[in-house]
Amino acid sequence: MGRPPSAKPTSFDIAYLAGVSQPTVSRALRGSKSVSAATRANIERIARELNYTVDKNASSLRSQRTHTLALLFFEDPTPDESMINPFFLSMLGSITRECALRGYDLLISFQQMHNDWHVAYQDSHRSDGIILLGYGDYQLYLTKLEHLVEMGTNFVRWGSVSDDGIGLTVGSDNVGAGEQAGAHLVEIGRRAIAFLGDASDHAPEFQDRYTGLCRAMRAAGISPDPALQRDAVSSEASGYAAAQSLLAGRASFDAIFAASDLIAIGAMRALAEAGLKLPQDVAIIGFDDIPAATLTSPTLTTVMQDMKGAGTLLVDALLASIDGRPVEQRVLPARLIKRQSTAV
Amino acid sequence: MGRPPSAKPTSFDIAYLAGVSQPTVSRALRGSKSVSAATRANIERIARELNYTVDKNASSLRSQRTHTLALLFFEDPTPDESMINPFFLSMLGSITRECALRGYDLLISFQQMHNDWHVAYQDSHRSDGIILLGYGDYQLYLTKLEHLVEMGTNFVRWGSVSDDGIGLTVGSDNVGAGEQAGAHLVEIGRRAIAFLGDASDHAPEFQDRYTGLCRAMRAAGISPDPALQRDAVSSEASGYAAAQSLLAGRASFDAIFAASDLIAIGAMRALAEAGLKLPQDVAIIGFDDIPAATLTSPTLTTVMQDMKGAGTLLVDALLASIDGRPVEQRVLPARLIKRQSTAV
DNA sequence: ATAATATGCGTATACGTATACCCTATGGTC
DNA sequence: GACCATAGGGTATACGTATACGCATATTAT
Repeated sequence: MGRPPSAKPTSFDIAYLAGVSQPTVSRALRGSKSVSAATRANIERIARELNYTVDKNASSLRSQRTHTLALLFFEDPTPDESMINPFFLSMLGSITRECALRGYDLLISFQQMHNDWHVAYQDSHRSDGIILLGYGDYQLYLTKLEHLVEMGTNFVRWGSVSDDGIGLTVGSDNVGAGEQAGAHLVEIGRRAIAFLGDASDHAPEFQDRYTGLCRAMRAAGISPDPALQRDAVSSEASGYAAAQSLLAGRASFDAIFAASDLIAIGAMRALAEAGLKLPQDVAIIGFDDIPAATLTSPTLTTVMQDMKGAGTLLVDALLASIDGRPVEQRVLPARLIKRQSTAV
Repeated sequence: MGRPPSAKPTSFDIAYLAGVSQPTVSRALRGSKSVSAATRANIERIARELNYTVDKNASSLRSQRTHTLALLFFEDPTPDESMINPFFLSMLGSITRECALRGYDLLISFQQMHNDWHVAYQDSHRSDGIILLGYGDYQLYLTKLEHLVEMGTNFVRWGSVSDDGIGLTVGSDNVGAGEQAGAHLVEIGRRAIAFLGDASDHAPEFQDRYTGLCRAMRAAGISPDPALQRDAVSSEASGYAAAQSLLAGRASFDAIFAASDLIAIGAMRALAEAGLKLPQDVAIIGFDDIPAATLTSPTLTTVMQDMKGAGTLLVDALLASIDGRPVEQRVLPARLIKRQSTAV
């Protein structure tokens, strides 16, 4: 049981000083109940004095648990590679916070993963599980998700809940949010409501928002006009183009519900350039409540998602899945933030 | 040399199939030149067929190199914990990209670290080095930096280059950028130029920008008026307050140079509420070129920093330091982006 | 031809921790 | 007082890789 203290302290050094064996040190520090209170206290004291920290690699190697999660972004490739959807960024904060709270480290990557990103983080024992974020081309990565399931990888993703049943999903109540937006527009007297955002199953979340809008319109006795829907991905440029296309169309409209704030902001620019007055001529609602939504003129009415709750729920669900605990799909409520763009 | 293939393949499995010893597999996959081309090719083929990946923990434990960097944020605590300075976020993209390119993983944390964050990532062998980002209270963490140096921890930080000589710093040419901004304001005929941003040594970057502004003014024969400087931290609220204080002061001004875009945006709101016309009554320049700078009205003239270069340089410098290669402090050029807020 | 190198690879072992298993002393049970 | 359970902690070993060393065989120098 010899061996004097050396450079970076190990559990052996502590054991030596405490007059016990190395395994006892390990047990004491990990809270095993087969160590007496006195011994534990002594070991903890020495550990503190030596500034001892458990070697993450050795610990992970032995226990096969890394206490690390990986966060992967799937985004449409943007011209500027360093651009990240502001919406996801605000989620980042709550995820890191939640991980820290649970004693987990967080690995992060924005890379457009090649074919075997699934291998990269789980098989090589870098992380215990994966969080997937992204608006990216949805169909394209479904097969990869299936692969993940097949390999027994633990993962959760943010998106449209219960869309395909692959793995675990956490998301906002997009349909409900769409209904709120639609109801508000109807309430302020709008009847020809356009929707900007992909309504196909390539973007389930956008589709859900459109579904909610339509539901609200029908509840008010309005029948949604398909001619007033335009595809758009979540970017200002795409919103600008979609709004121009709408303006060029024959169908008139007095309101727009955009599937994201970036789309809305692009659309507002197109409308302003066309000489339309907001919100008098066209009321507009966005989605996400990004910081810029308060800077536009008029300020943008939008749907705020519960970012803090999202981070918590994602990490929560993933850890449950890792620990083999049962876990239910959960949907987060969203809230309509009324600003000038719908104030008439 | 026995042992048949098992569940998750290890280097032993490959060795068994290739008819060589485990160390040879390790050597082959790591590119050692003491393995024949034929043997190497065979081993690589088998590894591919088995979907083999090196176990990160075992590898790190043995080699004492994690091939992982840690990114830590120091921010002023904000009411909303999940808010992150948009400026740093745009750097995040280029850092992750650079890490991936070099084969490094990236650990991330936004936590207001307690007293011993320095220990947390290096001593426990989670990462080979640390990248520090933040506008936070500068003096407050100087002692911690010294501690890092003392412990032999590898780290780089973003900030004002050559301010204190502690560790390695990468940053923009803040003085030069301040000069550009000042020169531009002088060029459009402004002479009473106010500065919003802490000019003390609590915020060396802001101080540098102020220094540059003063230098440009003096070059034009204008003597900077200390009464036109107001402290502000990088937030909209702080900028708003600073501008109000300025308006309440007796000294008149026809231009503002704000130390960050968030400050500028807050100031613009205060000016607009005071009934001033931008840029006719007051021209304004920000710093950072955050996305919102194009959304304000008028759109905001600002200084764009080289984010991509920043990420590359930070990672570059850190890796050099880790590898014991010599590394020089480097400064990145910044560029003035002229928009409506200075268009007269 | 013989000694000196180099090439290619096997043997042994270390990295630091966590856990299965075993042993000893104590206390309680009848 | 023999018997068994329990607490407390030691012994041995595994996790999967990387590297120091040694030992053949092949190559070159002399």
